[in-house]
Amino acid sequence: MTRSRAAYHHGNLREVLVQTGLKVIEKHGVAALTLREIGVQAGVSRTAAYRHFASKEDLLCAISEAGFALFRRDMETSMAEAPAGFPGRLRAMAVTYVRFALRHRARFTVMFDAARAREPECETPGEGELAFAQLESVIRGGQETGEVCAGDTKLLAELVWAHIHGISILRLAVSQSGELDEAFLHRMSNLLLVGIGRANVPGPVPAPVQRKRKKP
Amino acid sequence: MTRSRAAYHHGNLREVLVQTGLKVIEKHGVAALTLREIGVQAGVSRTAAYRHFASKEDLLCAISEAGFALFRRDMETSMAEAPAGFPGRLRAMAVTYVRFALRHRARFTVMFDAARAREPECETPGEGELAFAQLESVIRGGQETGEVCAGDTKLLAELVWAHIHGISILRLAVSQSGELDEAFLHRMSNLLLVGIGRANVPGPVPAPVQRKRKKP
DNA sequence: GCGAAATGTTGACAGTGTCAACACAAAAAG
DNA sequence: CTTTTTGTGTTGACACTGTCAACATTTCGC
Repeated sequence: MTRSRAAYHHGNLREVLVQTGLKVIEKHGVAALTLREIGVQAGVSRTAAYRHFASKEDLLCAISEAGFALFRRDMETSMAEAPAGFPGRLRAMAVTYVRFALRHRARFTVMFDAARAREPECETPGEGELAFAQLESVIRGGQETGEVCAGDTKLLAELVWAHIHGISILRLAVSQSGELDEAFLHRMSNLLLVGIGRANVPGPVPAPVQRKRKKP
Repeated sequence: MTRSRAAYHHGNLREVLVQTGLKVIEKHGVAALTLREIGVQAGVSRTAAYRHFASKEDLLCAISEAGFALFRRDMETSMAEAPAGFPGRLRAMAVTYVRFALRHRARFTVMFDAARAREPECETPGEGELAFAQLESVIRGGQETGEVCAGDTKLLAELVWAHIHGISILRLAVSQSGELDEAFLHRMSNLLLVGIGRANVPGPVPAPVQRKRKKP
């Protein structure tokens, strides 16, 4: 059967369900996302989703994936519009990341919550991995021009990702509807740029942090 | 009436419920936390919790708070055992943070999930804020010895916190039961130490990241 | 056209959070 | 010491949820 362009009973319901779910989440939060409500909003009955998804969990994963796709698109346009050099690219990426989190709060949360729950399956790269690859390539670019310290690119990218992600979460928890103030972003970018700069040579691993005093 | 030491009908049930909840979460995950189950585990009936908590949400907040208390204790002992200087203190803090997240996965997750949901009330500092204050004081110490760039201490602490938190989350998502490998921790600490070091002077805020190319 | 598969609907069930009504113990009031 | 009031735990009930089996309808392969 052809899946392309509105056909069959309802049309391509799967996509509609995902989009409807996203809308519900953004409007009333994840807690309000119920299969019944999705059905009503999509003009379809409660259990219709079970012909396209194995469970509610599965639907949430799909919603998460759709979120990541949007996220990656944002990332890509931001990359295209960013100033040429490495610092500009990294900065643009970071800003886009945090801004996305603040603009699409519920969506952002669901994205990572669902991604966390989905370990066993998921052989395909997935939109999330693709976005990460983008960051990795930026870092690699910096390494090639000598603006980033040499070493395991993936590890460095992980660190940078973690930093930006942590910032986003914190920002989400703190500022309610806040736009981003430039001073904050500047500081964040600087920490990154300096932190992974040439100066940060691996060097010998220092003595592991252990208890230096005796237990009483 | 006296609340101290096992008295009354059951003893001090409130504490028991929180601890039971923690156990259930650690054993079977957050999804398995049901008021009924807590009741059974605590030898009490399903709705007993409603004499001590307004709702399940409220109980979760209490569990989160208890988690933060444990977290802060870990932090404090780690501080006490850390080498004296600023780098050693910061490193110890970061390691303790990430290690806590990996050792108490479910607990850690619940801690921050519940903290996020609890905005309106919560006038008291809360264990989480206390832990943050500890980090802040470490940073301030670094600033006083000149090992950390001058500037808004709270902002810097936020950045550092976000970094460590992001790392923890990522580590949680990636490694299943993994212990921490020293190379990774070393890199993480270095990024922090160098990133917030003297070199990172605030300087003039650069032109905000904007679209540099025209739209086609 | 026809059987088979895909897709959507209804009824039902176990499990959940929550509340009102009740039962009892402990403290307070007399 | 008795009575009253408050704190604490239990039971019954309700609306709501995710999920499945059984049924209805549409589309596809032949």
